[in-house]
Amino acid sequence: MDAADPGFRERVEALVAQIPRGRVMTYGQIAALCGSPRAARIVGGIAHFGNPELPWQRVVKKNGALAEGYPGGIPGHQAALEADGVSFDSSGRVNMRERLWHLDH
DNA sequence: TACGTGACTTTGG
DNA sequence: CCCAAAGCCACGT
Repeated sequence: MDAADPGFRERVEALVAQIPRGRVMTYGQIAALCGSPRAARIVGGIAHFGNPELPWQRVVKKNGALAEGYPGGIPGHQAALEADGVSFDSSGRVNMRERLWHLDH
C-alpha cells in the first residue's frame, strides 16, 4: 500500500532527524509541527521507544530544562548536548533564545 | 473497542 | 523561587 500514512511517530522521527548540530527543539514545538500541539508527551514516548540513532538529545523541555527520562538522567542528557557544542547556565538549562531552533527563519 | 501509560505542558499555592 | 495536581494525545495490549 502507499506509504502516504507516516503517522505521528514517523513525522516526529523525521523532524528530529532534521535538527542541526548545536541546536535544540522542545517536545511541544515538535508535537505542534506534527499537527498536535498537546502531544508533547507522545514525543517523549517515541523518543524512549523510537529510532535510537536519532539525535533525541537535541530535544529538551520548553523551559530549556533537560529530560529526566534520558539514559543517564539529566547529567547524561547534558553531557550528550555538550558534545554537540551546547552550553548550559548555572541552573543546568539551555539558553533557549540562542539554541532553540525553528524552521520558519 | 476500551483502558492504561508516559523523555510534557500549564496553572495554582 | 519551589512544590503539587490536572489535562492532554498517540500508541500498545
